[in-house]
Amino acid sequence: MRVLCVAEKPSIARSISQILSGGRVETRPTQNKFIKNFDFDYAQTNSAFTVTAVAGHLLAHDFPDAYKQWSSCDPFTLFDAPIHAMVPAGNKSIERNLLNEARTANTLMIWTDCDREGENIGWEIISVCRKARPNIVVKRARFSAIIPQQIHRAAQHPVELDKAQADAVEARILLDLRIGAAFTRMQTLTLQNRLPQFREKRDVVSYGPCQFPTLGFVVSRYNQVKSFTPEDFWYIFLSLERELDGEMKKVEFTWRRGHLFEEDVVIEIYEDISEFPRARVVKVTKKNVKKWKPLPLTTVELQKAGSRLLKLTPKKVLDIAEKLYQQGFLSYPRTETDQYDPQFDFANLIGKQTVDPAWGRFAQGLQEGGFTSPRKGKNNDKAHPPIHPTAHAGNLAGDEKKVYDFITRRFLASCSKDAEGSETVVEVEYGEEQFYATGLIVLQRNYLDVYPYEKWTAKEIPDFRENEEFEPTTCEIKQGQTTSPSLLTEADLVALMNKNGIGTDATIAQHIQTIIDREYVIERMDGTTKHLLPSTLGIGLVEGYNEIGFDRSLSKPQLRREASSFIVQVCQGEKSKDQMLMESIEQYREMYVIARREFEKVISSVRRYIEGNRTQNTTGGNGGQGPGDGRGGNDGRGRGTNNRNDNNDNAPDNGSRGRGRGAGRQATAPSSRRGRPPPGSPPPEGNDEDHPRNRGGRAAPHSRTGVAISQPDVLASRSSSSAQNVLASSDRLRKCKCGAPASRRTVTQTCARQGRLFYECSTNKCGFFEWIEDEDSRKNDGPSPLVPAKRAFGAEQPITTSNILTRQCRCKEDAVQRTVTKDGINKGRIFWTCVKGRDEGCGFFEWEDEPSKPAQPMTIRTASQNNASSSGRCFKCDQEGHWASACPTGGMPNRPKSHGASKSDTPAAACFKCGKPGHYSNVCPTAIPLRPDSRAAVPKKRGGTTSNDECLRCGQVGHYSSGMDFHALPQAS
DNA sequence: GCAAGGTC
Repeated sequence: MRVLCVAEKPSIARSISQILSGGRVETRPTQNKFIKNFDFDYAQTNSAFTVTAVAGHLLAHDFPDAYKQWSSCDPFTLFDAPIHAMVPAGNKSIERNLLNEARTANTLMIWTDCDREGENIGWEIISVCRKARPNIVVKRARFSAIIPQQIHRAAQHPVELDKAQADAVEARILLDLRIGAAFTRMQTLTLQNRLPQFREKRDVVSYGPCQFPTLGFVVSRYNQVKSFTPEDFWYIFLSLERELDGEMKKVEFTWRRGHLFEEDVVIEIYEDISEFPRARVVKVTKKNVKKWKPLPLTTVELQKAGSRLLKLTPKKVLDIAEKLYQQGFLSYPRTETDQYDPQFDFANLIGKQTVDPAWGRFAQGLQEGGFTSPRKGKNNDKAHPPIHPTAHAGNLAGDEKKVYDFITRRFLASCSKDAEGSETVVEVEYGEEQFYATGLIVLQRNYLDVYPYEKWTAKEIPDFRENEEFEPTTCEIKQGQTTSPSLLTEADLVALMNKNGIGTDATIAQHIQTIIDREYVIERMDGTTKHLLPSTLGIGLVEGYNEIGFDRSLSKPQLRREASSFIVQVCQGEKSKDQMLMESIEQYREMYVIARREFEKVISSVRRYIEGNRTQNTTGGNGGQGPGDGRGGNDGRGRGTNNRNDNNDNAPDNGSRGRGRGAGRQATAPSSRRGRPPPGSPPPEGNDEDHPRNRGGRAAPHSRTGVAISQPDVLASRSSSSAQNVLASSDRLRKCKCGAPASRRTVTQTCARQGRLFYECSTNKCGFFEWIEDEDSRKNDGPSPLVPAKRAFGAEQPITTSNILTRQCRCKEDAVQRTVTKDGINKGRIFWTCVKGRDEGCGFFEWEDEPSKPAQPMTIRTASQNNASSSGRCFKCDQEGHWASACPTGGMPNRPKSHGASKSDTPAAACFKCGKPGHYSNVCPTAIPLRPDSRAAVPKKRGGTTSNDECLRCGQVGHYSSGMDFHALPQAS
């Protein structure tokens, strides 16, 4: 019997021939220079084997000539035009070889990769071979690594090809072609027709169902960076010098509250604890801790690690892994699987690594009892195992060695044990405030010995006894500032695309390259890190389509996710290929009609960005200086500059940066508040009696001058927002109802108002509140330092607040954005909801990637109605009319708040703050109230700060607007 | 001149 085996690629044909023949193989050339035929007898099945290959897909799909010319038809007709499948010219030699070999074969055995595309390529091979021998018997060899055990098993136990998977891929091919061609031609031709820049350059302005969501991610992050406003915060820092092993060691204690955004509150707390001379050790805990070994390696993790640890681009890493796979050193490198099969042969593979000079001894250790089964991830593509070394490679160099080393070390690490350590936590009470310090001793490094990409640093801490008291060496207020998110890196984008199902392991890197090639996105080096930012064309397109307002946005991942889920349905036989195609084409056809009808919006958006750029360039825009030149102004509260190079500890002249609240007070910056300057600090200057260092003891409890402000050890924002740290002179005169200068603050919550500035009473007495509208729009004026020029059209284009779309809920408030975190088809999808939360709000709910609905009157909901929303959709079943908690399919019980709750959905689970069951952490009676209640936590003896004020966001009394928890929806973050 | 997915 003669068996013709056809692999997906020449390298696999060679490898399986070597394995099955035991090296006794004859090689014949074909007309294709890459493809060889390998002949040998396979005694195990008493057959004559010929092994050959194709090179990926054998067939190409295209429209007939009447539709190929762009001017020959309306692009709309491409939704219905015939599509031919043919062997393209470049593959004719491969086709001829298959026809020749099939004529004399009894059996055709398909050896393509075991995934959907492999099944489809298999059918392409069958369709060609049957032309030469219609009744040839067809079998499918199933394998997931090029190792003898698997290859022999596949050859001796072939299965049937999965037609449903091949059909699903066929549907995807046809759909992508129709959508891509129709939208690309329409938008390219229209833009060329209407805008001279496109007529001159004649570049294709392509649309693709993966390209546009990828671009959407870049634009979205860019807008987040652009609209970010840094916010100052303050915290109390405590330290103690104590002897450890004969040396003085500085123990730094962290404030349990973390940091607070209300400076006044921190000062009051600081002054309160100033009344106490000593701190007390409340508890000393020692426990064994583990640092978990890494999960088995997937393609996406490999690409991310390659970018972050090895400094190789995702595409480069994948190219190298592919080459090493073809050489037999690695398993298949394109896999989503992060769990091993229970029968996986670890011993054999570990044994192959014992010869390596770098990690051979570690591998031996695994053989001699150190082996522990790898952790089990949550993903399994059922086609391939996690990426692992299949042979030892001793002669690699350069980037290939870097990639091979990483994969092998990762594999050995995953077969080792978690690292083990002993952690000490010293909890301290100082006044009514709590602090803690931690120490760590690493007991067993285990996997860390072979995995240098992770660190676990020991931190020694001197002995402390419970109930002992000590006088802190330092107690001071330090200041920091929230930092902007970064623009996307390639690794970030890979992760986002993977999470949202855009592209495959093999194509994600290519899609990124495409939007760069199309000049929708520009790469920019920031030091050694490469960031991606949208071009003016990229932003113009995305925002233009957003203005059209589709049911499902073209630049969001939802559409592609749906397509993927349709493909899975076809694979599982739940839907036929034709049915899936019909439904999907109809959906896109409707979108096309809307896009064509309203394309004027895209044109004006693109024109606005591109020509706005040019205008700025020719009218002498300041070339990206940004609005932040006025650094060093005064905010009216005497805080002084915001220069983070200042450092009190090192600055002998402390007078330039103090708070200066008291009239004529010189600012102070001692590190100790009780006349106990830290070693090396300069002698006190001046004669200020209120200076705490000069009062020979403690600071006056109610004085606001004896406060040390250390400049931040938290880095500043990279964005151009320093202008908002500077007050215009008129701002200094703004007074609240009680006559005091008003404080200027910034909304920091992630909501539609994020970044907006407002005034409020600086003493929190009169409840004064006012938005700073003019300032808000002013800060967005002027050219941006971030928007790059596209195609030399000009310099940069400002982003205005009008570009950041917001929606209003039925209370006529700006709605807030949330993201679905629950697993399911909507995971990761963004929605708008009422700022007041589910229980108190109007029930407003809209998906971000769907158009805003006409305003509906707000209805007052009773408590019994609180689980339903007329416009919202349930997260669980996606039906309207009820929330997930009341879902008839099995909703979750209500939770008081979403944040900080334990993972369990029932209050029977332990609170994570106090460890007791019966309540969630956000209502924990024992835990220290964190930010939402920070003002209320201040002793009320001074009467200024209780939580009797109205919340800025919902108008209710009893909590502050800063408490996101009061407004959050369950299951979202 | 168009897509996404294979591979060379």
